Formats: sequence, structure tokens, C-alpha cells
Amino acid sequence: MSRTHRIEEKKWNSNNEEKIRQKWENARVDNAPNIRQLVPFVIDTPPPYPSGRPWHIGAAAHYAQIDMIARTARMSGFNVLFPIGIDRNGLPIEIYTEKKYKIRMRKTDRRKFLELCKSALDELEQEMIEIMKSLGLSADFKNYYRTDSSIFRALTQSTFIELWNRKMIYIANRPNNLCPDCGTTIADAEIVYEEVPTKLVYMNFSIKDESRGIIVASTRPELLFACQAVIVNPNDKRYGDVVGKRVAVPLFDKEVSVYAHYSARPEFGTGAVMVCSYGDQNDVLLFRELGLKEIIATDIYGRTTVEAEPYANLPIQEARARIISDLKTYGFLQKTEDIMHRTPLCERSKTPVEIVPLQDYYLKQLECIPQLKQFAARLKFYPEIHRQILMNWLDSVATDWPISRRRYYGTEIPIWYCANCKYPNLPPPGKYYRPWEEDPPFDKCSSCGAGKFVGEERTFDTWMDSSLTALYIGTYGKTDTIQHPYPSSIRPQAKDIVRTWLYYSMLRCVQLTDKLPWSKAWIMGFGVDEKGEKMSKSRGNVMDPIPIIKTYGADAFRFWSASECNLGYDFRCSEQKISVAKNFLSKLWNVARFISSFDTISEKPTSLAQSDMWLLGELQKLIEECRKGYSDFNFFIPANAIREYTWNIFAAHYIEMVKWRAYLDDSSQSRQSSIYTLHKCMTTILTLLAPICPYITEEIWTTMYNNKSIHLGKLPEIEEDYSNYSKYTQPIINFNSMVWNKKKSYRSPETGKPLSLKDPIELAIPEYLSLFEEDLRMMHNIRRSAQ
RNA sequence: GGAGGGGUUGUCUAGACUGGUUAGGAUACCUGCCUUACACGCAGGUGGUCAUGGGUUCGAAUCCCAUCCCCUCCA
Repeated sequence: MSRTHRIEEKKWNSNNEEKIRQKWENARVDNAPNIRQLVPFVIDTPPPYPSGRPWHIGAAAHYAQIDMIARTARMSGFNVLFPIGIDRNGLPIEIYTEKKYKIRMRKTDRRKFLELCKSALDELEQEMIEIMKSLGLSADFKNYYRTDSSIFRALTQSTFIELWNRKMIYIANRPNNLCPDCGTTIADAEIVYEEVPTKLVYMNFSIKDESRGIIVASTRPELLFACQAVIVNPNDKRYGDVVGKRVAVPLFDKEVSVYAHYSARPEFGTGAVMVCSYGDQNDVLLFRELGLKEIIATDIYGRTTVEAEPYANLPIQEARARIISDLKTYGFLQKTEDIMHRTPLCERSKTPVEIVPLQDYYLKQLECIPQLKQFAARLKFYPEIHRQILMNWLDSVATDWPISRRRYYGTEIPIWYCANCKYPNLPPPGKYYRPWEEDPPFDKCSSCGAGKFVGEERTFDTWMDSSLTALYIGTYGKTDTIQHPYPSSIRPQAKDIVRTWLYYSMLRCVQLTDKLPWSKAWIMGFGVDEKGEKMSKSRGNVMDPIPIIKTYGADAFRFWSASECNLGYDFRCSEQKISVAKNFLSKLWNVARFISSFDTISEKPTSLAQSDMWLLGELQKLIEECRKGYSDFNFFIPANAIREYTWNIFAAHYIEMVKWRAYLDDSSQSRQSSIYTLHKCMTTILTLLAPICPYITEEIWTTMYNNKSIHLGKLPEIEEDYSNYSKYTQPIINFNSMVWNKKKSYRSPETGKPLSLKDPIELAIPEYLSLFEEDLRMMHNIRRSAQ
């Protein structure tokens, strides 16, 4: 018997997604114009950074989930602003460009280099935006912003000028992290630590006027010439009589004193440690504490200075090799030992960081930490456990933030120095300035009145820009018509940039506005491969999201993301799991197809059958659970609940139970009741699923129910209380299972085959299921058993 | 060294805050089925000493203590 279905296709075809997206774009369904009377909900969307391809599949999942936040808020009645920006400043794109064109920034004309960066960015950006669009992001793509636009950079510069005037920024010459490869200062937040194999070198320092010496072990023999002290632990009995004596530094014609200091660990090497400017952060502290004279060992390109004669002007590695060789030649080398050493690396170039005294601009942050801790306590975290990451970082901020970078592709520091008195002159805020190639907007030095200037060549740390997104999308410093509220509602972001983006955003926004930039922080884990390992090019386990989305469709990808990623935890990316997610969409599609063969009954019949009330009771539970998940922006909960209900209760049990009624060829109450219930469930499931799977729900909805987009509707609310029926759920499932088992275990005397599901069977329906007796009897073709 | 997270069937995971009848689901595997929405399906089945040791309790995957292993961040 064939029936007509409003849904004709037997399978959900993800190629339809493109068509639906076109429709949304034309109708502006997704990002409906501001509706003033609604409460605004502003998402401080992370502007993704185009630093290479393919775009990380975990990032694609991340943005899919941010879209679920937007859709959830919209279907909860908020006026949602979902901006899209692209973060384009800073080191990553410079390094990408250098590699791509096999050039070095400093050997390239600045204008030319900027052009190359820009075109690389445009290309990468295009692909990211295409992915985001194909994922069905309901974001405001028409007004997408870039952090390297003159309007964004003008904002960054304006905030700098304001903070400068408020004396929150200062210049200082102090030992700082230097990446010799990038040729610039970097902040503590830009350092990663790795265990790197290195040689521990044991060197003999002879004691003055004595025939003996002490052995000093160091991982940095190349810094010998910058050695200004040797320390030993005061409790180390081996060296009790050496403290206070002078020792000769091998190879170099100099002597230093031996000090007792608790930072010398007796178990490391020989227990005697040389103190150089600067081997590590501890050296910096020791120099200050012991009042030592610093020696500048390396320049900003990581080459030894004149102080190193006769090893001057060599790359650090080469100086190291020569010094070790000479130590050996001249008999100062006792031995070397291979060890693993925790080494600070530049997170972008992975080059070992040197500590070098440099003149840089600093933004005061230490004095803000107590206030930030108070604000952090007020911020609502989703999930709560990730508050800890921020708190730990707030506890470990140790210095002010060096914000100047000796790089090109960034927002320029808006300063002109007087050629006469060197006084830094700042322009008025509000415009975008490029001091390295522009004349200043003033004639006279505000200090000495001279008229010649030299423009600053440095740029800002890119976090100076990206920490302002909440202000940029809000009203801060704007005079035009865009009037979105500040603070924003929610900051969604990945777990691994809490100490950078989340922290710096709080710092900057609190400094500038005295307000927390958002009330909620939603922190997602990051995508790892199917074995749970981090994806990286070197491991060869990166997954390109483009072919995956093309093959399985955006909704399958989104449903996978929602049902696989428990909020805040890292999630495994597996193509197999994504393909399995598609099976659920097919199931949903086919349930809809079945229901679409019956006319829609949206008026509730005067009386409902028992099975129908039972199922509606389960539906109420589903609504409740989904609403709970959605209110926490944890899509794991609704995705799994919807799947479980749709597949394992609605389709597996209920539909089979009431099919016979729905197929009745009359207008009986019994039939009306079943068809009403089928449609009621269908519309509810679709609406509940809409934030997660926008395409398939839209397609079914508009085909079966209403031309008006499902996404303009509201999430369902609990209507009636059928909770007293929930006690029947497990017995119904058990009973059905028992019958199926019985039919299966039966063997026909003739054929030896089991009964098919439609074959009649004789058995008694238990008393406690008597309410559903007729449906169960029809479902299984049960004959009354002989009493 | 410090902080946080985790260790549940071949694989992935729910349950843990609020201890309680056969530890739920998915996937893989095996068996049988094209039952008029669906083989991207239906039904059934195999598979777990819930990391280890101790404690609290009538009862522990769940609470407490210790230990081991993995991951992340910080020093």
C-alpha cells in the first residue's frame, strides 16, 4: 500500500543546505534587523586568526557551537547580536608570510611586506568565512570586521593614548623576554615551555690564590663572559669554605665572587651555579638582589655582543659550540652530560627565548590584579570549573605587560619623538596613525617646541587589539549609528586562551570602562584527534573540515559537535563519529516522512488515548531537560536527550504502537488523537533541535508545517502535566522487548524460521499495562491467550 | 614542586555534587530479519573485578584517605 508523503525524498540530502542558506540570506531570517523592544543579547564572538590552512576542525566545531548559543538566545526571545570579526594583527601572519614567500621581514621593504601579509590574510580569511557560512552560522557577515582595519586600529591607538594620559603606560629598560628569531620582545603569556634535550656542561673555576677550583655546571656555557657571580646553597657542606672567595671565569680574564644563596639547588649539577645576565628569570632576580652589574650578552637578533670578545657577533648556538670546544682545548671542561631541560620558547616561532635588557613600553597590570580578581569572582563561568584557569593565571602574573613589538604587521604605536629633545609626543585620539611613514599631526614638540620629529617604528602586541573586541562591537568611542550595548552578554572562547584573550580583555576593558566586559564566560575545550592527541602538522593528524562538511553536511557536523563535546572538556574529532551523526538526521527525516503522510492536526482533540498521553508525558520531560541544557549553553544535553527520545522512545515504541490507529480510514477520536500526538511530537522535536541542526529542521518545518522559518519561533515550553504516566515507560519498553524476543526465539515447525514481527502471537498483556492494551495488541498482533 | 581535569566493556562516553534493585548509551563485533517512515534500518546477543589499596556504611562507580598512570596550566 503506497501513501502520499508531503516529504517525498527518502533521504535527507545535505546538498539542500546550500539552498536553504541562500533562502535565509535573501530573507535575512538568520540575522533579523534589530528589534528594539527585545532585550539585547550580545555575543563577543572570538575573531578567528587566519594563520594557515587547513583551519582547525576543532575551531570549526567551536564556531558551530557559538552559533548554537546565538540561536538558543534568539529562540529564547532575545534580540541577538552575533558579530563576526577576523583577527589579523601580529606575529602569526608575519611568520606565515615569511615562510610562504621565503623571505625575512627585516630584509624586505616594510610596505612590500605589509602588502604580502595582507594578501595572505585575505586568502586565508576567505576560506574561514566560507567554512563559517557553510556551517550555517547565523552571524552578521555583512558587517564583519577586521582587527587591522583603520577603524579598529584607531580604537587601539585611542585606548593607548587615553591610558598614556592616565599614566598607565610607561617606558622602561629592563630584562625582558626576547625572541631572537622574531627580533622582538614578547610577553610572558606568549611563552610556552618544552622539555628540550641539552648538554649540561661542567666547568672548572679556579679559586683565587689556591691550587684548587670548584666545578660549576651550566646549561648555558655560552654566557660565561656575562657571568658575574657563582652561587652555592648555604646548607651545602661541600662549599662551606668557598663562600666569599673569588674564582676565575674560564676562558675570560675576569674574576667573580662566590655567594651563598638558597636558590642554588644542591642536587642540580655540582650544586655550584653561575649567575649570568641573563640565563633565566632567576638570574634577573639574583642580579637585583646581589647588586651585580649586568652585562648585555645578546642583541635583539640573538647574536653575542662585543662583551663576548673573542666570541663577539656570533649567533648564540655558534658561540656556544666554540666556547665548549675552547673549554675543552684549554682544560676547563670536566665533562658534559645530556639532560632534558625545561626551556622557554616563543609560542609562535618555537625559538628559545633569551632574556635581554630592552627598552619597551609597559602597560601597568600588576596594580590591577586585586580588582581583576574581584571581577573574576563575579563573572559567571560555563562550566564553572574553568574559573580556575583564570584564577591561577591572575596569581602568576609577575610583571607589567610589555606591549611594544619590533615587528611590522600590527597596530602602530602612535608616537613621534622630538628630534631635538627625544620627548615622546602623542597625537589626539580618534584617528589611525602610522608614525613610521606619516608626518605628525602637530608642528611643535610639546616639551621643547622644536619642529622636527622621528616617528616610532614599533607596533603593539596583537593582544592590545584583540582584547578590545567587546568595546569595538559595543558603543565605546563610537559616534556613528551603531549602538550595541556594552558590556556584552557572553564571551565564548576556547580553553587554551584564557590566560591571553580572556585575561587581557578583562584587564583592558576594566581599565578603560571600570566594568566587566561581559556577564558570562563560556569556555569550550579543544579538539584533539581520535586517539586523544593534540592535532599538529608535525604529527600529521590534522583534519581538514572542508571535505568533512562537504561529505556529511553541516547539520551532521553540528550534531556530532553537540552530542560529542561535553561543555568545557576536550573533544575527540573522528570522521567515523561524524558520519554516525548523520544517521540520526536520516532517522529524523524518516520519522518526519512517515508523519507527513497524515494531515496535520494541530487542535488538541477533546480526549486523548492513553498511549498518547504517555508519550506526551515523555515529551514534557524532554522539553524540560533540553531547556535545562540550553539555559547552560551546554548542547551536549539537548542533543543526546533529543536523540534518545526520538529514536528510542518515539520511533521505536510509540510510533509502532499507534500506527494502526493513524492508518484507520475514519475520523474517529482514536485516530485524531494519534495523529495529533504524532504532529505535536514532531513539531516539538524540530523546535528543540533547531539551534543545533538549523538546516534539516528548517526543511522539515517549512515542508510540513509553515512557510515561516522555524528559527523565528520560540523554544517549546512545558504545557501539560502527564508526569504520572512516566512510570509506564520502562514497563512498555520491557514488554515490547519481551514480545520481540518471544517471536524471535520461536521456530516454525515447517520452515525452522522465527516469527516475523507481524505474525500473530498468543500471550497475555499484563494487568499493569492494561491502559495500553489495545495499542499493544495491535502493534504485536497479539491474540488472546487461552485462559 | 603547585593547581586543575581525567582513568567506567575492543573503542568513545553517561552516571559521581544529592551512596540503594540486572552500571545506561553510542560504536565495533556476532546472529536473525528488506515488518507498507527508515538496511544511514529493525530485533536479538557477546562484552565491564567502574585505575589500585584501604576506610566509612546494612549497602560505594558514587563519600573519605593513600598510591599509580594520563592530560592541561603554572613555577
